[in-house]
Amino acid sequence: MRWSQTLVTTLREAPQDAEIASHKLMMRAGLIMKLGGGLYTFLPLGLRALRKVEKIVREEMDHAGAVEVLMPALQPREIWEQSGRYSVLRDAMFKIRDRQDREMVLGPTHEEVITDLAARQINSYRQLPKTFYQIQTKFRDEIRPRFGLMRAKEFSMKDAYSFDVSWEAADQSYQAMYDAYVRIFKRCGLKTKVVEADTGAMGGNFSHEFMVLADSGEDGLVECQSCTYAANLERAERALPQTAPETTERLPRSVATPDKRTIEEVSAFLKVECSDLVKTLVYLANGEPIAVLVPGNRELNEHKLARALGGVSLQMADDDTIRRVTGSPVGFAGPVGLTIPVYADAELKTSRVCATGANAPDTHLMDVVLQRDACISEYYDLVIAHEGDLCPRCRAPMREKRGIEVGHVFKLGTKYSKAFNASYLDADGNRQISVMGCYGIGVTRTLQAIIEQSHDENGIIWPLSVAPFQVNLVVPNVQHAPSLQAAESLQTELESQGIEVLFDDRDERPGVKFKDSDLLGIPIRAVVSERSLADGCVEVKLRTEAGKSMIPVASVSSRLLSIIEGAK
RNA sequence: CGGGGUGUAGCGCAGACUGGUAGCGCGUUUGGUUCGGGACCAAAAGGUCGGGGGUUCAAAUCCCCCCGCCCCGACCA
Repeated sequence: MRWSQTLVTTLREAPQDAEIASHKLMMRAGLIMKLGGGLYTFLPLGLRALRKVEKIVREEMDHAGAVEVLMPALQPREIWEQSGRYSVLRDAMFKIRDRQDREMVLGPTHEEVITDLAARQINSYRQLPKTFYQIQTKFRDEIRPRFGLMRAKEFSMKDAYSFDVSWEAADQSYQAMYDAYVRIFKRCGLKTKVVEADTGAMGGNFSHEFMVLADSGEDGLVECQSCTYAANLERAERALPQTAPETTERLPRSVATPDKRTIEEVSAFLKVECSDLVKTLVYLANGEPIAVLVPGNRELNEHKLARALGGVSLQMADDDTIRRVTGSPVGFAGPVGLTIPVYADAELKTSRVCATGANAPDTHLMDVVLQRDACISEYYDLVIAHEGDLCPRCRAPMREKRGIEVGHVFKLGTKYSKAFNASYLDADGNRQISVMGCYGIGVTRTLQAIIEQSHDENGIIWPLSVAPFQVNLVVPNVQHAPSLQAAESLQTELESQGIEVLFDDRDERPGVKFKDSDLLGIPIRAVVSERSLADGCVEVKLRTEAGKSMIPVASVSSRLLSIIEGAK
C-alpha cells in the first residue's frame, strides 16, 4: 500500500484532550479520530491493527471449539425485563423507540439474546456442550468516557457464552476459554496478569479478569509477593495481622468534639491514631438501615459487604435516615446503643480500645471496647485491601498495582438459563437447566492496551502480530529515480510473498519520514536510497532495536520473511 | 448528576483583566533552493472567535441563557 494512496495523517503534537500515552499516540499516528465524547472513527491504519487483533481472537476461539454467531445490536426491551436486568442496567443502556413506539435498547452485552437463542435451538444433551461467540459493537452510556478507546460509548467486544449439562462440565468450558485468553493476549504481545474478580451486575459466582498492568489503568488490584494470589480490589481479601488484644477497666466516656466529623478531624482533635478510631457507616441494605464498622484508617469495600450479606443491594443512607437511626447529625454515628444490625470488619474482632462517634451531636466516645460495649451482629472481611496487607493464602505482604481490564471470564451458573428456560432433555428424558459461562474481551480496548504497554518517547512499537503493516518501506528521496524504481519493485516482490508493506512514497524530507516511521511503530523499516543502492543494498532496521543492517537487494525478501516468521 | 476548567484557522496556543482593523507556531497551497532524523526563502489560502440573547456608537473581550469538550467526584460489567 502506497502512503499516498491510503490516508495516514500524523500529528506533530497530540490533541489537548488526550491524557495517556496510548491515546496520544493513537491520535498522533492517525489511527483514530474523535467524532464526539467516547465516539471514534477508525482510520485506515487503526482499522488494520484492529482487524489483526480480531483475527487472533477468531483463530483462538475457533481453536478452543467455540462457534461464531452474530447477534443484533438492537434488542427489544422485553428480553431485558425477562432477565430482570432492565432495572439494573437501565441507566447504562441507550434506549430508543421505533415508529410503533416500541422501546428497544442498543445492546450493552448479549447474555439475554444468546440465552434466548439457546432456549430455542438447544433441546438435547446431545447438542451440548456449546460455546458461541461473536465480535460485536457494544453500546454503553458511560457516565464518563475517557482515555480514547479505553472507555468509550461504542466499542468492539468479543463475547462468548458456554452452555453445559452440569457445573462440572461448565468448569471445562470455562477452563478452555481461560486457556484461549492466555494464548490470545500472548499472541497480541501483551503481558497480562490474571486476577480473581467480582462478578458485579453480571451475576454469577466466580470470575477472573485479565489485566494489562499500567499506571493509567482504571482498576486497582493486589498481588501476593510470594504466591500466585492476585485479585481485583473489588474482590481482594486479606489475612488479618496478629494483634495483641487490649482492654481497659475504664468505661466509655463522652468527649466534646465540636464540628469534628471526619476521621482526620477527630483523630487530630482527640490525638488518637486513625487506626484507633472506628468509622461507623450507615447503609440501606434492601432498604433497611444497617451500620457498618471499619477501622478508621480503612475504606469500606461495598462489594464485599453486599456479598457478605447475601447479595443485598446497598446504598449509603441519606442524612434523614442517619439522624433517625443514630439520633444525631451525620458525622457522629457510633455502634454503642444502636438498635439496627451492626456489622464489623474482622480486624475489629480482636478486642481493642477505640474511639467512636457517640450518636449525639458534637460528641465522641473514648475507651470503647466493642465486644463489651456494642452489639455486633457479625464480623466479616469488609475493607478494601491495599499495599502491605497480608495474602489470604500465604500471609506474605501484597503489592498494590493498577491495570487495564482487557478480558473477563465468568462462571455464570443458571441465572440466565433459568430466566429464559434454556434447558435440555438428558439421557433419561428429564428436563434440565443448562449451566452457563460468559467470556468477554474488549477488542478495541485491547488494541489500545497494546500501545499503552509497548511504546517509547518516539512513538508506538507494534508487535508484528498486530501491526497495521509489517514493513515500512521508505524512500528518503523520491526525486532520485533509481531509489524510487528499486523501491517500487521491492514493494511488488514483498507483497507477492504475502508481506504487508506500507510504501512511504511521499515527497518529504528524510527526517520527516524517519520520524513518522518511528511514530507509526511499524516493526520493520526498509530504506532504499542512493546511499544503500551504491552497495546494492537495502537498509533494514527493527523498531525494537537501535542497530541497522545492510541487506543485498536480492536477499531482502527472504530475510524479511524469516524475521516475520521468527516472530510467530 | 455535583465541583472545577475550557471552547479563537486542520493541530497547538496568544489576545479577554483595561471593549476600538483577529494574531503566532506547526500544518496546507504555489514558486525556488535543499535532501539520512520533524529544512530555508518568498508569496498565498484558510475564522459565523461554540450558539443565542443583552449592554454599548462599537463585543473574541462585559452580562445572562444554552451547547460541546476536558479534569475531579459520585456512578458503572
